[in-house]
Amino acid sequence: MASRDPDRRRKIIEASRRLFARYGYSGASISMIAVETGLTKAALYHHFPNKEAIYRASSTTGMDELLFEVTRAISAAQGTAEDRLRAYMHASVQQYERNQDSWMSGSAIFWTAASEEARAQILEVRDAYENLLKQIIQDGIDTGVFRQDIEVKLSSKFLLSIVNQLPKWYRSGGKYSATQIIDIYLDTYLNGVRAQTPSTHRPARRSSRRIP
Amino acid sequence: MASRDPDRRRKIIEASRRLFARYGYSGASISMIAVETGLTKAALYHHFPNKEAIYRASSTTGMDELLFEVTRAISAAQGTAEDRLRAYMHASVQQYERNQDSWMSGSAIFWTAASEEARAQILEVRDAYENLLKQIIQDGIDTGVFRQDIEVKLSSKFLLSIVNQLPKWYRSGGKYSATQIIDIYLDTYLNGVRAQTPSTHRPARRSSRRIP
DNA sequence: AAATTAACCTACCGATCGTTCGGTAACTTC
DNA sequence: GAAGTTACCGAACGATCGGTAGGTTAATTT
Repeated sequence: MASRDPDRRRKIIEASRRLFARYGYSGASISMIAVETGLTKAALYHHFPNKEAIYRASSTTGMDELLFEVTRAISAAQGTAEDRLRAYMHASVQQYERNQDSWMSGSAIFWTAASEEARAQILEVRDAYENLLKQIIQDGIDTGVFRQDIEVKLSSKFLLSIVNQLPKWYRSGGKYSATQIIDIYLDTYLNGVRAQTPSTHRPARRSSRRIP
Repeated sequence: MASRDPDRRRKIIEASRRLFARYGYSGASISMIAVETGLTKAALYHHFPNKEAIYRASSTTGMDELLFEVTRAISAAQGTAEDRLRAYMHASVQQYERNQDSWMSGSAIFWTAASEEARAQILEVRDAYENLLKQIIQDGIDTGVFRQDIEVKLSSKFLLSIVNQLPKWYRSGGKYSATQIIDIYLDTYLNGVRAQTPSTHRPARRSSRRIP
């Protein structure tokens, strides 16, 4: 077999990832991907069976990289749950910064583009990514680093919301780096913003609500 | 003039809002909107000059309603900045629940769809919506309800991130309503989740970071 | 009653969509 | 060096895209 394939495949994936992120699934056409890669439309169909396969490949590749980097980061950070939580958040946002165009996770593209099986394939990696976070939070509760009454699911959604929205408004060159902002947000999550009063512990201001 | 217009216009806007939210700007075609409204394609062009005008109308209408409802809510809530902050968040999420399909604010659609002037038009309302939140936060700082060292811009982005991401994962019928979840998140923002220790006030765990 | 006009329709336009086909040059294997 | 495979290309496919031309209907205005 005469295979110089892997180069081309990766090139197509990177180009399409940029275009899908920028123009959406329907908005990014095969022709655009062809121009971006310097190939013809027909050549793309030598490497992928159809448009959705290109999307699926580019999408899963991004998620795979994210999962890999985050796993590596929290493994390296031995310490309290808080340390691993910070490592998780840092790795996530840095993976985004490294690959700014391809930040599609949780995006609207996903729901409009993919077939049932494609969605399942992507969601599997996404769930693994989210479960890592849930485990950290659960561990934080068990070890007494976090409050006993927080809910793991809500807390994970809370933190992922912040990470997922960051690329939508953050632009480099400002006062803080993306990592610094994530640090600030993490401290907000951990400490809150209410003005401190002399009393040691404060109840929620309203009737019967719980803290996640 | 024989004008039975307003009904039709609103019907088109509502249908297109649903379709744009679901399939994106390129993914939702004029034909789809025609079928959804029960009209023909040509009839749509009697009410709007082109596709982008339909998008612009449906997009701004949603933002206008949101801005109106939130303004009304925080005006009604006389009290501390915290009370008005809660009113802001409640009104936002309830506006979303009332009109689930059309939650496009901050969505990727926006960046791919609109022309320069359309973007400006939408961003104007969006900025007004965001500025309401910033004013509440600033007021909270000034009145001593919130910490002195938080940053208004980062805090507003923080809270909006949570509101904007909620419709992407929240499904009704679960343990909590959307409003309850927002309450929980707001308490998290205000109080933090770190386990309480005897000491009255705690420094950030790492070197020199600020709390937003 | 005549004139006007909003509110549609059918039919069609050129352009582009995703996809396929037949062919070809280059490289690898035998 | 014949056979096979990989990696492409130019050209075309039917379908659909956003948009338009021109006519019809029904209500309103004069």
